[in-house]
Amino acid sequence: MKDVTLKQIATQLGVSITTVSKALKNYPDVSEKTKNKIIDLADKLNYTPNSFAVNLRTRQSKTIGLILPTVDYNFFSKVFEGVLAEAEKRDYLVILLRSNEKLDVEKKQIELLLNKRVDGILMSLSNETGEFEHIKNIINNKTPLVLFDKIAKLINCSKVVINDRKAAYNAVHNLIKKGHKKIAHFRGSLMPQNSIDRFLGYKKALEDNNIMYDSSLVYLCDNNTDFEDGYRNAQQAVAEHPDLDAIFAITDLVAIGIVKYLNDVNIEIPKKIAVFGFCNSFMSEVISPKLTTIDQPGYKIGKKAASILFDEIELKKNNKPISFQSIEIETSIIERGSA
Amino acid sequence: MKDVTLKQIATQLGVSITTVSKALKNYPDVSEKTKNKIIDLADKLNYTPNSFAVNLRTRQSKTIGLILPTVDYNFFSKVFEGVLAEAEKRDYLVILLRSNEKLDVEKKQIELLLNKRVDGILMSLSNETGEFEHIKNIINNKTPLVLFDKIAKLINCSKVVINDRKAAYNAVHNLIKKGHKKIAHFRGSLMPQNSIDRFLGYKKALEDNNIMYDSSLVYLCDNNTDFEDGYRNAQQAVAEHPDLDAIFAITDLVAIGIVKYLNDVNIEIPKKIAVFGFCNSFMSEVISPKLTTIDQPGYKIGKKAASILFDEIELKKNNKPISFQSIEIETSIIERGSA
DNA sequence: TTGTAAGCGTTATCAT
DNA sequence: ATGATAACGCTTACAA
Repeated sequence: MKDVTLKQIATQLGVSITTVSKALKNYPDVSEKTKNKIIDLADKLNYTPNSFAVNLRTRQSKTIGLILPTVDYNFFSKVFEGVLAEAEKRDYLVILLRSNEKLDVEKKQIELLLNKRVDGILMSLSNETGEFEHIKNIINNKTPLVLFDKIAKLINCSKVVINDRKAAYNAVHNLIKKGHKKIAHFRGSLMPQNSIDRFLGYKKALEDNNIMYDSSLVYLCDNNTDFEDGYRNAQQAVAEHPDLDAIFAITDLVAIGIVKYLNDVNIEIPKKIAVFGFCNSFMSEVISPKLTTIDQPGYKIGKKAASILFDEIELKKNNKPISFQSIEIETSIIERGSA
Repeated sequence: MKDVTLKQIATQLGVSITTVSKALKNYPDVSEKTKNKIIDLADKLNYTPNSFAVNLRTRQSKTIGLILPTVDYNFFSKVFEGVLAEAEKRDYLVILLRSNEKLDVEKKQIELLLNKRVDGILMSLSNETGEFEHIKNIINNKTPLVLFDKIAKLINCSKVVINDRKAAYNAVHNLIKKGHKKIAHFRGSLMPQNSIDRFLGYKKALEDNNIMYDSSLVYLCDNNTDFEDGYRNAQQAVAEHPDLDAIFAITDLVAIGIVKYLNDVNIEIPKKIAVFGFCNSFMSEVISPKLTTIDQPGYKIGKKAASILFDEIELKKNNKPISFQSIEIETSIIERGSA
């Protein structure tokens, strides 16, 4: 009653395994009659190809790996949904792993995925990732790789990102246009390119508007506890800069921590201090005041990254050359109550 | 430079494939000398077993499937983390799928997973799932299955749940103790057992405290848009029942929608209306007032479910009989500002 | 149109 | 201690 094989169908029907295989895969060189006979029996026996054997034979697993730094918050969930949407179209399965922002976890997971011989890997780097040997392993292994969101420019592969610098620039510019002058930036960890770029965008917007950059207005959020980082730093920033009138946060979660603190001590948002987030996560609609933020379209990013990956997998399969793409997904400002 | 096989190592060293295989797997019947020789070369060539071949031979994929109804919110992310924790211990990989609360998606995904020949399946039912043929397929297939959170009692397999009825009872009892008398329940979809159980817990708590059950105080949230469901129903409930003094919500997200609405129309929480959530998601700490809720330990649930699944996989492998377990994970009341 | 046979890379049984 | 050989279930070039 279990594990029907081509062989069983073949012997039961008195034909060869080859014929069964061909019939089931709709090869042209099988007569209608035998083909139907075979298909009928296969249906009846509930035949499904043994994917292990198919994998071995075709050297494909029809599976990709997705390594996310974290899976809790809105953005990466959306990315995952986007990836899934593309994967489903192609009957691909997705193995999901989370590095927890740790370099050594990331290394181990790449190894696991490579040993599993997934057809391709999609990943966003951990905050700790400052060396790239393990990533180059993927490339040496000839496994297609697409990096997204937290990438490293040094790695030679396709990438899907937003223009973090421009988005941050726009956010801060928007703040300045509204009359804010003393604008703090709660930045992310030092490694990831997007954290750096957002910082640079902040700085550039100040410069372009003749506001002197003041490094004491930059606070670091790198405990992977975004919400608390925001809360704690807001406390400190308010104490250190009584005339602070706006904060541009690296991410919504940090911004929400800020909002929480300001609410707790009854500092009016945005009247006294404006708060600008980054991500447009679900939660930004839920808090009071609602968060003004940058929309970072996770679903789109995941979808695009996956689509590129599948294209590369296809090219590789056909021994065609692959030329890497670097895609920039558009972001936009979502104006709500907090700024 | 790629895809080193046992054969290559064997010919290069002038030994048989068998010996290489044995040496690499630390069989006792290989001399130290040859063993070392083989291990050294394997290391040097960076040999990794071809998992496709291993799968085919051992009939194991070292992979499990996890089907979640949705992946956005806190609870299921936590479940996933718990599953991952157990999987890592055993060098298992996890294929993650989300049914999106749709029965037909769920069916298709089970098929995919079964065709992929995963070693086991972990799942939480979609809200639409009221028939179980597709689930029974898993069992007929002899693939170990553990259901968690949204389960169906009719399915004969191991289960990991919380006592939804008791938890809901405690929540409502807590509300009554605090003097609330007109308590609405914003319930979930009709299918899932946990939705039913929470409703029953609510009803029972009323009865035990001599409060007449009033079906007009029960509102349905089944649009899979929990937050908006909460908001909209709160609006309606307040309009229909001016003397409403508490709401027990099926889930935090619904509760947050309620809080949002009450804040918007300046109804004091919990003074005028108390709000009780369910889940203890991250967000319940973020809103104002903070949410009083039931802690539903997702990480623990995922971990336990996975651990049972791996045990069953092991038993099956050794042809030992499996006896199904039904585990109840403890919940607790988290008192915060909203009730 | 159908079938034979080789091969994918392992593991496991049985000889030597 | 080592190796020959079959088997896992499929795909595919080649023959008939």
